[in-house]
Amino acid sequence: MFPPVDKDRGFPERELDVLRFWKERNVYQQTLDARDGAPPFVFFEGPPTANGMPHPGHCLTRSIKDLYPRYKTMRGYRCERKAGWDTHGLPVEVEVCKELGIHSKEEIENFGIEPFIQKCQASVWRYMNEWERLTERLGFWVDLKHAYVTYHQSFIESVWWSLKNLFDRGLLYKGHKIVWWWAQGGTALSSGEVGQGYREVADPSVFVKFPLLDKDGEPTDESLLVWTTTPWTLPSNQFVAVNSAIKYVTAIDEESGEKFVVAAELLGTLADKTKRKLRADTSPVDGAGLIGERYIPPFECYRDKYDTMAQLANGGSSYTSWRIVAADFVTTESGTGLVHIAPAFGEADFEVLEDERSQFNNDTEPLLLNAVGPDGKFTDEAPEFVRGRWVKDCDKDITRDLKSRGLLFHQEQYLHDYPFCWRAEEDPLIQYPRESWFIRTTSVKEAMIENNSKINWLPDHIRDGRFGKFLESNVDWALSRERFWGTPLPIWVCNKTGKKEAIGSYEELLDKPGVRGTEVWNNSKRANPNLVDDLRVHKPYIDAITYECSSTCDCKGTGRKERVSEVIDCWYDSGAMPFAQWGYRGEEGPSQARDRFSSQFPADFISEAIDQTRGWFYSQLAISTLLWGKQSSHESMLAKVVEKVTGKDNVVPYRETKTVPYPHPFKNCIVLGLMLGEDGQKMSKSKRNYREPNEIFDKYGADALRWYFFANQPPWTSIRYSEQSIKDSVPEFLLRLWNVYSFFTIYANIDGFSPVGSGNSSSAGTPRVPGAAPKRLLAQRSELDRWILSELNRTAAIVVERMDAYDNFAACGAITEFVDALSNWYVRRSRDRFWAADKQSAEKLDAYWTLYECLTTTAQLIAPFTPFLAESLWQNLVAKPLSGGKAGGAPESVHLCDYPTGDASAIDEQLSARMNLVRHISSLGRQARTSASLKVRQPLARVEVILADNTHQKWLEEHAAVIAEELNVKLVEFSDEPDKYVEHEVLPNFKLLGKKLGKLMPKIKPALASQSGAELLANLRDNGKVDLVIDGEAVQLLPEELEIRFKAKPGWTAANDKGVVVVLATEVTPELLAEGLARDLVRVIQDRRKETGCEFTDRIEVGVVTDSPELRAAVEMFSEYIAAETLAVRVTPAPIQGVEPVKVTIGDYSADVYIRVVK
RNA sequence: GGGCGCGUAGCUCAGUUGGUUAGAGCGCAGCCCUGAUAAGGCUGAGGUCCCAAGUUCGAGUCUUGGCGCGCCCA
Repeated sequence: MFPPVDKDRGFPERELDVLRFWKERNVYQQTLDARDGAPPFVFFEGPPTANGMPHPGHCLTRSIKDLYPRYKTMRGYRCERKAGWDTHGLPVEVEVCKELGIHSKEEIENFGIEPFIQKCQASVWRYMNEWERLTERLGFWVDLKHAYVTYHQSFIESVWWSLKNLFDRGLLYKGHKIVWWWAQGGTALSSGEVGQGYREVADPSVFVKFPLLDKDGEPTDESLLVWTTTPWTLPSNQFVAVNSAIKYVTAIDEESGEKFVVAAELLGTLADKTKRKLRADTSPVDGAGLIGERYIPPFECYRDKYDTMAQLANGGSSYTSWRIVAADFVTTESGTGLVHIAPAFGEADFEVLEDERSQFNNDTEPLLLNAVGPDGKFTDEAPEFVRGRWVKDCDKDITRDLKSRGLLFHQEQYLHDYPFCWRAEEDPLIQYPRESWFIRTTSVKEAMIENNSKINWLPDHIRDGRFGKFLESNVDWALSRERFWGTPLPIWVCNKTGKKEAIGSYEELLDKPGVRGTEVWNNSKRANPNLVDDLRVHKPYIDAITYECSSTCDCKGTGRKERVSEVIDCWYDSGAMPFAQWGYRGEEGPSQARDRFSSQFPADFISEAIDQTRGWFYSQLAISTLLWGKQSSHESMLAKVVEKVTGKDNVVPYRETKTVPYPHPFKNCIVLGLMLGEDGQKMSKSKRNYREPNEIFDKYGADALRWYFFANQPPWTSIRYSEQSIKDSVPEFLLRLWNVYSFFTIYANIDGFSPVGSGNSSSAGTPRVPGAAPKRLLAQRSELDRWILSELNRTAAIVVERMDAYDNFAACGAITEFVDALSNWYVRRSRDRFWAADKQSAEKLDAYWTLYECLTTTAQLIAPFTPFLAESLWQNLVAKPLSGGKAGGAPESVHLCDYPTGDASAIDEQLSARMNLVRHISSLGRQARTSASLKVRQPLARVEVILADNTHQKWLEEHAAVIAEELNVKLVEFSDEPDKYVEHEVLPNFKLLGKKLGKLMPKIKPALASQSGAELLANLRDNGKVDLVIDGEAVQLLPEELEIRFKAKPGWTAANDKGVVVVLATEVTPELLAEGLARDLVRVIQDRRKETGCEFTDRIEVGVVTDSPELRAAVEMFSEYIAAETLAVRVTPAPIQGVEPVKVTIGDYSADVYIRVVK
């Protein structure tokens, strides 16, 4: 017996049963154990942050992350799934600050770093319960018990190991970064914060004269005309930039006689704007010709100190500052075509300086000129009249000073967007250089690009599109953060000489000579034994630890090493997870970590949404390429230097890691589209434009949500959250399949069908359920059975092919199509067999076996997609009836099965095509009935079927009974007189003829249409070609170059499509009418049976009382038929005593119907 | 302002190397079927394939330029 179908329970309730079952039987672990020793399929979990509530977007990523590992496990791989949590970073600090009611860094310091980071650590787990519950409820199988956590000591030490590796190879360095700086608050703002604060403001806009110098350094009578909207940056001017490709002229002011260099194109605009008479005094020259010219900066403050020559790397020498340099970003859209460069106050400006520096020898390169302090006030290096004042307040005085010295050419107001601090609206931000630690990613740029090119991105435009473009514009990774809650940067600096050293583990640190400061942690721990041990490698405890320098330090061992204050970008944490999740610290490190890492690297599969392009996707690729990619250009350079100095060949700098063939650290990556709210906007809590995941689970279930994600669109399209669509996936797919299962169970139990039996040995088409034994082999079964099993295996083959290509959307499409065929054709066409009286007839058993095989295999097919439904089916169809896992040898869970891959020998493409044709003809017949308003219950005499292609005609003729039954007609004829019903249309095959005929193409179709289809056909039949003359040119058309279509002639009740016409005989004779009435009556009686609560097997007696002679005649004529259909022992034309009749309308007639159960 | 992606039916989306009748599901309207039944089936209406120009015998598809939306970055 199969367990009866529980009609009262919904999908969500059954899912909870399944969850309990998985937990009790430890099924996830079993699936792993079952693949012990199997080839690995490596999955990396991109760590979410658990300090916010999970929303439907997270359900999407977690669903797709579950799908492929489940699939690959069933395909025979061992797929470990280690969960992970991202726990560091500013968002955590901000949450804690909110809680404490504080904002600035200073306030945090006043509160105390120690209690602050303790609060951060606790805050990280605030929503952990919700996350774990969601993960479980969604059916995401992942090892939460052994999750990696980025603040754990082993993780941090692993990160340290990697940073030490980079540092020792010269790939981690300290430099400057231009940031948006909130001077009053003393902190840098993230790009997100800056973006929030843009406002339109009017700033002064000044055109300033920079007098040119001649070759001897003497002033000339020409000036560079330079434009800026930030006069306060002028004292820190260092260069003037031109675009080498733009034309410049020397212009002369006809009134004053002054000469200016400006972009030729802007001369007119400038003259209009300033109402001066300017004319070109020279013919235009390329900007390239100006490069290297020197000028007098607008302020003298640095001039006496830095107006010096220095050695160039290539041998010559050059002035360090106040020269014209080339920059591509210079345009003629505004200004003068000459741009004032103050590298301290603009990212582009700073890059100019970096470029310049690279041309000088290291020790003589230009310094950064910066007359402004971090407080936003001018320093003592600035001109006296602005010293100590807030820079923005000085714009006017600076302009006035320039004017008084005759250097101001023009002045105006300029309206533009400028960022202000989002926490202090009146404070404008300034761009400002901060010291920062960088990873020299630019030195592995080519390697990253090569590595990227080997990754299988889905969709593939990510590779050369968003991600590829991003790599092309790579800049060094600004790693450090002047914050508190993060992985401390493991660099210790000599307090005497500034000599730096990287530390690769806590142990290494404690092993240093003369270590001090460990008591800070120890005391805290003693005072509070509950303190989480991992915190000892965090601020402030780690900062307290110092040690003695060794004799190899520049201080000769007289100084002490102290840690730098910064923590690192938490993106580095996430990008380090491929090795840090195991605590890997190199080949010399812990051996267990080494083994885990080597077997789980690189990943076969990862997936996140597209917003991770510059996040996790990049951080992983960059770190992996740095550690295991080809040698960086910087290292090669160092190697050459060392070689030069030492004279040794093949010198390679320190490098602890081996190279690993690309791609790594991941091979396949599904980039999910962003999930939008119900209104198409970004999902946000405040807008309430989505439902809580739990509501969805309770209402529709996790399978409904998962199927909606997998089957509704390719995963990379951005997906508009739609509760309706989730709801729809229930009847569209889940319920339809469930109904088939329910049908099977009801009748299998009535007939006592059991999959356990003394049946045949396994063979093609027999079930993949160990312990089940079918009666007959595939070849012995009916065509319908062979057809659906062919479809089943074909579907499995398609699904496997698509899933191996990470195309779940197409895979789901194939499954949906199969379930439709199973439900709407196989089951419907097999009903008679299921209802046959002889319980043991071979045909009946075949039907059960076939449907059983379809259902159990479908359960396996859908297992990775909708794991709950699959499990319910499996439990009820296999595990329970076969007492799974014990007697029968059938796996106790569907997830322990091997995935069906489709048995090629069971696939019959021809049968599939033929059955499709039958379905198509039936559909057309129904269409014809509809257009003639002849309902299917009314039998008709015959249909005529006309086929354009008679390949399958003979087969169809043998199967005419099926069509006759579907269409309720007495006779199906395949007409040999098509001309009677259809007219032909001969069309050109554009694809073939287009190449052959070219320009004549448009005339072919009308030429063919001008002749009768029948003639053309005859022509084609007799001569094997059609001859046409187009524009006097003879054209021969071969049969394959023509397409023959036909349609029903008017006057027939017919439907046509795709080379098939079905013509209906519409005449209704009295006999046919009577039969129709009988069928109507059957339906009425069946309804009545159901209403009165008859069991499927109850026998009844029926009375039909009517005034209509037609109806009486019909009852009389078809009483046997009616009795058989309705399980009636007799059908009489008289009332039945003691039974309330029901008044019914049958056709055009009314009647009283009595039914009574016969005991 | 730049990069990337998207724009097809009321909604959500498919649409092969360019080929002349642009599809599906939902929704809507009508009908049918009914012992799987709080299911199922059929039919219909509904399209300027965002706009414009170009390439081509032929463009939803390719090119260019707009417009709109989204994401990422300035």
